[in-house]
Amino acid sequence: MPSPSPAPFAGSGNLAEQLVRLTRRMHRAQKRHLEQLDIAFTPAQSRLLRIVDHYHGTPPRMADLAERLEVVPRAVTTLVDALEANGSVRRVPDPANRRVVRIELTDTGRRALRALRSARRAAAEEILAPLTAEQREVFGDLLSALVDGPGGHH
Amino acid sequence: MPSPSPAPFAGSGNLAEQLVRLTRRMHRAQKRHLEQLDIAFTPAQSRLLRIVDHYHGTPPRMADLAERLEVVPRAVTTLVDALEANGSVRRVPDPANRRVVRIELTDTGRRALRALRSARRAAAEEILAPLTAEQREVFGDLLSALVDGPGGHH
DNA sequence: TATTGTTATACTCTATAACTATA
DNA sequence: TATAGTTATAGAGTATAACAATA
Repeated sequence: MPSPSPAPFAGSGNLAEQLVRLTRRMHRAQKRHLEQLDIAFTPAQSRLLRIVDHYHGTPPRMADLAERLEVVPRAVTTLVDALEANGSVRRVPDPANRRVVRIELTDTGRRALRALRSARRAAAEEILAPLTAEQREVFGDLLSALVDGPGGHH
Repeated sequence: MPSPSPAPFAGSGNLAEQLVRLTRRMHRAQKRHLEQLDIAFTPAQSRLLRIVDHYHGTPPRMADLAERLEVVPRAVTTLVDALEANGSVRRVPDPANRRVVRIELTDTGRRALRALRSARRAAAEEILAPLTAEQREVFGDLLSALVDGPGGHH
């Protein structure tokens, strides 16, 4: 057993705490930058919009979005309602299966995505400020390994 | 410029997304482990309890807890209400300044903390499973640098 | 009968604003 | 007047359960 384990607060005892704090700061920073651009999307709406944008092939179904967001289908309805109300996306019935609804980006949505991206980048820059370029790269790689790792695909 | 930067999704464009997903997974894992121990604390209640436990000197005031949690004072009232209702914590008026309320841990609260710690550790173990021991250490160090860095003390 | 998305409902977390009781 | 905590209210995010339409 080589583990010295010195600090009482060290190790993973903190993981949840640190993740919560970082996530909240990131959201606050994004909100601040979005306000400067005079647009208002909530973090969950931003995530959904981005997923729609990066989706390959035919536009995603509600169920696809639920899976990508890692939320229950009901949660997607609320988000799409709001995004459809402000004109960022469009619900398109699938002729091949009349139960499914596909979510398409509108031109308005595409414009919003550009603003969202710039706010996201500015916020990330703030959050990552304490790290050097090499540290950021390492951090990003580890984060990706965690997110895409076991448990990442349900 | 040696950076190949191949993937369109690489870099920090993802930071918020990854943090949100990791945080949610961590919370779900903690909830699962807590249920096995037949106790139910919400993530925010757990955080508060832990802060009270690790507080140095006299027990923290509500305002101290708000600062540590990085939330507005109003949010602390709700959390302390719930923790006081289940007997984990006690509101103690400060005789030196009758406006301030200090929050003390009860024996029940100390028992709960032990269960919370074990659930937290088990959850962290799950989340960090994709990483080697060395990677976990690096990740923890970078996370700490970010959380304790600029902006970390308001 | 199984699947897709919805309506109805509820809970957690947190914010802003106004108020109370101190100091 | 300034400070500490509260009551009142609201909105974001998400869950469970029951249901309608369709397959």
